[in-house]
Amino acid sequence: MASDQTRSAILAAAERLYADRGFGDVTLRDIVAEADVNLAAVNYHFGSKDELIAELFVTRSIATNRERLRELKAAEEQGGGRAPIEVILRALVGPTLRGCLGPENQRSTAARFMIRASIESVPPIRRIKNREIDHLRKFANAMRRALPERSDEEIYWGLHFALAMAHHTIRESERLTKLSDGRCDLDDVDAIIERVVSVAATALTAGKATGKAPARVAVR
Amino acid sequence: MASDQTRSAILAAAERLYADRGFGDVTLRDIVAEADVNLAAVNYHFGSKDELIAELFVTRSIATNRERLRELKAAEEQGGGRAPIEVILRALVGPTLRGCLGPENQRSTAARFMIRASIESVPPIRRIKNREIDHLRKFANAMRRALPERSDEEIYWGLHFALAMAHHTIRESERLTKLSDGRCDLDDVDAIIERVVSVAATALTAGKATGKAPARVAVR
DNA sequence: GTCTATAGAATGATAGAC
DNA sequence: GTCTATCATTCTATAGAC
Repeated sequence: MASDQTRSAILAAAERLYADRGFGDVTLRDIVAEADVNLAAVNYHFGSKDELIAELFVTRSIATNRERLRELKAAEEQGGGRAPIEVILRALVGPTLRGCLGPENQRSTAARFMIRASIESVPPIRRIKNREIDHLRKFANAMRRALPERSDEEIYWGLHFALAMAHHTIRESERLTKLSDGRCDLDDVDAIIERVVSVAATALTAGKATGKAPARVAVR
Repeated sequence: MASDQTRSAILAAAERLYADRGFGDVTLRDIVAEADVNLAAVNYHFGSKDELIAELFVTRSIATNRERLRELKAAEEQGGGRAPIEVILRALVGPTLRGCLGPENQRSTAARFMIRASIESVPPIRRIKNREIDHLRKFANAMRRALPERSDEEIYWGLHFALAMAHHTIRESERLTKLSDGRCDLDDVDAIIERVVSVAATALTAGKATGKAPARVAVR
């Protein structure tokens, strides 16, 4: 059907333009010109500009989340229902970081689109991210099984900080390169993943397992 | 002068509306209606919608950065040109977190505006953040003085991760509250600051001071 | 210098013909 | 399923009043 062709052409053109120029600077007219379809076709196939953006984002998100859960499940099965905390954290941040950073990926349209989505965070994308909580809860549960002596509060802060480092590295990779004058290698994705995993794991396991916040430093 | 009155009314109305409803949903017409001024007054005083947003953001940013530097300078003077790493990190993330989180601050217009700016990151705000590098470099230098045995690469990653945890906590405070079912207390700002400082300091000081990345965990 | 009234260009959305 | 024509709304720009 010509329908599918038009639909796909719109999706491909939109992803490319959004990746290159961001959501704010790309109009529906830019997209239909790039895809060589009629203006009204966008609203016919997607309903609105926001729903087009949402469709692009969910497609990529689902792929990442599927890979995350695949790695988590494999690790827990191998460990008889309990995986080391580092492996769980690696399953959490690895797929996201591999999907956005790296010398080849950086140039792929999909990767640049996801970086853009991470930076600009327009309403349709925020709405989808807000539905991610159930997905994250599975990782919190796995982390609880890995560190049964840790309080829930500590588990959630560890999960939160792991995501913080991963997403902020994606969002601010350019700034970090500039700030460090190239000393921080943003192309070595595996090293970045291990760095994030290592810091998050240390935060979760260091100190006494009292379930309380880390002791405050006396200096002031 | 009536000038200042109009200008101030626009700024106040804009900050309030942006804080409440975000940048995407508030039009210049909404702002001038709220401020009870003419539409063209916005362009007269600020040039464009983007410059109005930029002015609101720089005002708040300058205040935060000034406080950051004040704390950093005080700490280094007290330590004879060298401050403990925890105090430097506290000067880096403390003012930002105190300005956005906390039970009273959360309801202040300025705080809600800065949270909004952190979440939505529209072009005029991104442009200003990109000029922050020189400011951050001062903290990198102080960190180098505190940890002379650490490589530059480690210093920059530590700085980067500290900012990651602080900003992500501001951006995703609502999600963390939901995810943790209220177990993570987002109102206790001091505890959050110490938590971020503690994790970042541990990441910077743990392990051998070889200047290399932390050893990779063997499990896979 | 400060502000008002108004026009212009561009955008997302839609109704209705084919 | 596709397209033309058109709508309402948006930001921006300017001419001229005070």
